[in-house]
Amino acid sequence: MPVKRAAGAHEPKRQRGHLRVAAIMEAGIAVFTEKGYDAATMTEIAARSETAIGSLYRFFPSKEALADALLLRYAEHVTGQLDALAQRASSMAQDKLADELVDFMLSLESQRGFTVALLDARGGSEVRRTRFRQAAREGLGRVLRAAMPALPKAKSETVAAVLLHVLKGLNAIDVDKAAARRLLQAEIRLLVRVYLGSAQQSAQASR
Amino acid sequence: MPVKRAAGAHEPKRQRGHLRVAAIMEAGIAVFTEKGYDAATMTEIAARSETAIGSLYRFFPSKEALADALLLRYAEHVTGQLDALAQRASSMAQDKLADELVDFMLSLESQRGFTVALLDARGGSEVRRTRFRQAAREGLGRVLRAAMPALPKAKSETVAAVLLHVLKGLNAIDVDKAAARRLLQAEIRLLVRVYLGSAQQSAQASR
Amino acid sequence: MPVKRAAGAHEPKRQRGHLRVAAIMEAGIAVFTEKGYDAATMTEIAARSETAIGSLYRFFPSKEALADALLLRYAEHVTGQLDALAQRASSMAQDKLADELVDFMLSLESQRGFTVALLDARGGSEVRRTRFRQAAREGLGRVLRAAMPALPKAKSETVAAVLLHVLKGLNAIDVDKAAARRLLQAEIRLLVRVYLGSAQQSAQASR
Amino acid sequence: MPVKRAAGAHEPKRQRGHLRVAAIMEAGIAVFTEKGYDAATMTEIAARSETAIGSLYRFFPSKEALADALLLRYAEHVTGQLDALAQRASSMAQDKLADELVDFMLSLESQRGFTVALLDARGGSEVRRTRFRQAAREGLGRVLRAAMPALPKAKSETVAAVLLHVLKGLNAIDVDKAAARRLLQAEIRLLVRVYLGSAQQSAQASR
DNA sequence: AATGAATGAGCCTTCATTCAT
DNA sequence: GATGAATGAAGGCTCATTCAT
Repeated sequence: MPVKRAAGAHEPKRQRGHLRVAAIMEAGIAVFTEKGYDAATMTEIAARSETAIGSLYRFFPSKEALADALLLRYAEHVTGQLDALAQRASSMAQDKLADELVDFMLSLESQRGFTVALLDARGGSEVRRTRFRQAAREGLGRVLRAAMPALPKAKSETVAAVLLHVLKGLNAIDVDKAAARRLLQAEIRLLVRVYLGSAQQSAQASR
Repeated sequence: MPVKRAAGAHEPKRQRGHLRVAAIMEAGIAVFTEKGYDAATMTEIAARSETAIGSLYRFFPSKEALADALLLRYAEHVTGQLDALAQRASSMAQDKLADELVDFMLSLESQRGFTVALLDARGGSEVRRTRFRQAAREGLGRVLRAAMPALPKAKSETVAAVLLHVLKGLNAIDVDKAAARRLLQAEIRLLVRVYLGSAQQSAQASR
Repeated sequence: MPVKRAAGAHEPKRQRGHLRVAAIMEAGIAVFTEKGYDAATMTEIAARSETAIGSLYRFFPSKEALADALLLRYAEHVTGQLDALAQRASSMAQDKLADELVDFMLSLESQRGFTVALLDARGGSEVRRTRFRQAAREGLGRVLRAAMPALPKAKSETVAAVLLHVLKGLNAIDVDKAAARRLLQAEIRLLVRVYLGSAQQSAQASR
Repeated sequence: MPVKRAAGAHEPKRQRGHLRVAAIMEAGIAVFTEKGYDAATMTEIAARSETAIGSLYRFFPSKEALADALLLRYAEHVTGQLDALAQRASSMAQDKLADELVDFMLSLESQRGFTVALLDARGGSEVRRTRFRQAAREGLGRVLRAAMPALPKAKSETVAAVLLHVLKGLNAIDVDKAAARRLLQAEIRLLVRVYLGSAQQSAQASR
């Protein structure tokens, strides 16, 4: 296709740009996770992604902009996953849903520390964090309402916020030994089931 | 009274010193909470406590020493409160215990963000954070074992870690409106009750 | 010429970098000499070389690194000169050798005070100073052994250390008037001749 | 004696003052020697002499004043010793004189580093150092003229300056092993003899 | 558009000196 | 006079960001 060809003249550049951006974001996640937002340096992120510091700043005009972009992409990933889960949730046994939520959270384990680095840490825009949490809570709220149609919207938002916090414990709670970590995760899995059960009950009762 | 006089001769100094230290610690909590450990500056802490930077360093020889002192004091407070609670816990209805735990955590509200700033954040000694968490978990574990003698020690440790995380949600979860905050806290109160009930059951079952 | 052009593309940078480094080193020598290692400030060295403080640190990552580099360069210069002298020393009358040593030392006059600032002073790495002295002594030892093959190695090392000290007097001894300085230098020249003669004699005697 | 008694009312204070000053000076020598002028801190000197910092400043109004006082006392000691030597020098064999000079210098060994710390180091008043050197040179000059009446005054000053420098090598030259140090000192002893001999000759020749 | 050298504000910390008690 | 807490200027060093090439 001529169109393709014609575009091709610039496509490689864009392609390269995309690769560059991807490399930067990957490096950004790694460095922010390892060092935390403040201790991370733009120089190191540039070096790890084999990008000139000037180029890094062309794509992300500030450290904060990079963090924002990272968080946005993460939010989109989380939202997407939760929405997919929401579609299946209506026809799902409650304990199954609990397990899926736990497993989904565990699948984000690689992001462990990243969340803390960019969300819980002070410094940097309050906006950034608020927006992210909002997205996650809303996504989780949609899952809950799909699974429990009886749940009023207001209640679902509160439950989502609490549930999200509980789930974050899966990756955020520090334990020294691997065995302890497994116990902990099992315990949280249990708690999520119990909590969902309790929420369901109260939803039906308030009907 | 000569005694009073004699004491008075040096009391002012000590008095002033104590006030100074108190002012610094208060300012430290405020600034660490607002900015996080890394972004907090000793200069600002000095300014807020109306202390010359040199004086600040006389009392706390490094930024880390200040954070440590803050955390230590906080840990002692928490441990003390939990131990007091443990003594009353054995003769307490379970829902009452849940409420007391929630109320205790809410009483720490003034420390909101502080925990995150100094504990969850990167930066500063890993040791500091680990030690604090250990203390809090152990204190909570003692409360649990007092309330549920049937709970095996290992299980109590896991439950304590999870329960602590849940309770932290009371202060840590960000909500925009006061009404939402009240709902949230009520929800967590409920969850704590449910969780304690579930733990109790499993403890008796495993007997 | 394309070659020239191609080279020109990067040459300016390198060129500038070299000039920058040279300016910094010159300023470093000046400031260290005037103030001594401890009292010298990186800020002043930066200012004198018209370098931004950040740039100074790009080239020399610490005050000590700068001092080390300065000393290393000086050591190489001294060693090189002494080795050149060693080659000519075997076919040289003894008084001629004495004169050459004295003249060589006087040629370092511009370094007056520098030696003291970085070598004799406290502060900064012990290693740095030790290494430099070792190099100078060994270089002078090689000159001596070339000139007096009968001199045992051990003896030559001792003589080198003493001779070096004597020669340092040429630049290190403070005198108020220019005339006094000339007298002093003539006196040391005499002493060096006498000392070399004495060393020669003892070398031949111990044969 | 009533006079003594009357004075006694204040004497203890003065006595205490003297002790205090002596303790401070001792501590000052120790700390300057160990750390060098710049790195030495008034606080440490106060602590080592068990003096309140405020009291230290009452006796010595600045760090430099303390260094000056130390140097002055040292200069007086050196001058006194040299003058005593001068009195015996006229009836002394030349080699004996050389030995006495060397031994005297070695007796100052405990001051090793002190000299460097306060004299050779840059920083602090140029005046201080100049004055000290002048005193030492003049003292040594008197010894020389006593021993060699034929030596013209101008010549004696030059020789004194050079000889002083040579003698300083006894304590100032850094060597790694004790054996090397002994060899070095023997070598310098030899050199001093040779030099004195040479000076004597030239003095008699120029008669 | 890419590059990376250059910039300089700002951080943590030290220490000579002062002065209220 | 004695004391030592208080002061704040200044030092070494880092790093986000810019801009000439």
